[in-house]
Amino acid sequence: MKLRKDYTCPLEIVHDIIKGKWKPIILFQLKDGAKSLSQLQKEINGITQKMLIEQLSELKQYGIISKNKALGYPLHVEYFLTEDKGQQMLKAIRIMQNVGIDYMNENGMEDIIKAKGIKKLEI
Amino acid sequence: MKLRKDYTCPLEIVHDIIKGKWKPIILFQLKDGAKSLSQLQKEINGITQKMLIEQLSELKQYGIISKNKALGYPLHVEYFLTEDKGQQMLKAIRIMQNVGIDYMNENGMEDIIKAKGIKKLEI
DNA sequence: CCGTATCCGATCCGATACTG
DNA sequence: CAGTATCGGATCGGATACGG
Repeated sequence: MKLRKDYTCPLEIVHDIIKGKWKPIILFQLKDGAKSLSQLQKEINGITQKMLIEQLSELKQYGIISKNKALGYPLHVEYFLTEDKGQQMLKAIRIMQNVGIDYMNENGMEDIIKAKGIKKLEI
Repeated sequence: MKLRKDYTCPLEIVHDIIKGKWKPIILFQLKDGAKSLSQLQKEINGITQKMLIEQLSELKQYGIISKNKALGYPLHVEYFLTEDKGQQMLKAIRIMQNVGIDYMNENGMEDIIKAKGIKKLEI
C-alpha cells in the first residue's frame, strides 16, 4: 500500500489515498480537531473497529493524518489531520459533502438531511 | 446498483456515485464537453472498453452523465455531463484534481506533472 | 464504432476472537 | 482503550471473445 511512483494522472493518486467506503467519512469527522478511536467509532455509523484502525493506518502512511499517543493506562490516542496534506484533502471532502447534500435533497432524501440537521458547509 | 434510500450521511452517497478506479477520471475527461467512447478510451490511460462502458452506464443511472445517440452507421454516441448533477459532481472532481497535483508536486512526482504539462485548475 | 457476456484473480470489508 | 490476526463472502476490475 505504499505510494507508487508511476501515476499517470493526479486523480489516480487521490483515488489511491481516499478510496474505500470509510476514508472520506473518517476525514470529515476529523475536520474540527483531534479525536480518539472510540469517539470516531461512535460517530461513524456502522464501522467496525477493525476497519477504522485499518483505514486510519493507511491515511497515516499517506501523511493525511497523524496521531498523538499519551503514555500510560488507560491508553489515549488521538488522530488528527495534518496541516498540509490533511487540510488539503479535507477541501475535497468538504465539497463532496456539499454535493452529497444537494444530491440527497434533489432525490427524495430531504427527510434524512432534515432529521439529522445536516447543513451545507461554507467553502 | 440502484440508489438506496437509507443513506446515513451525504458522503456515503457520493462514494456510491463516484467510487471505483475510473469514475473520477471519466468525469474529468468530460469536463469540457461531450465525447465519444473511443475518444474517452484514447484519453484514459489503461482503461479497457469493458470498464469504460460499465462505468459510463453507472454514471448515467445516477444522473451524472447523459448520452446522445446518432442513428445509423457508423454508430456515434456522445457522452456528456448533465447540467445539474454532472456539473455539481465535477466541482468535487476539480478540487480532487488540484489536490492530486499538489500532492504529487510535494512527493517527488513533479516530473510527471511537468512532463504532461498539467496545470492546476481555476476553482 | 458500440455494447454484452463470461471467466477469474485481486481486493475489500464484515464478523469474530484474542492481546497489551 | 487501542490494536492485531484470521477467515470467508461480496465486489471489483482485467482479459478475451462475440454480437448489433
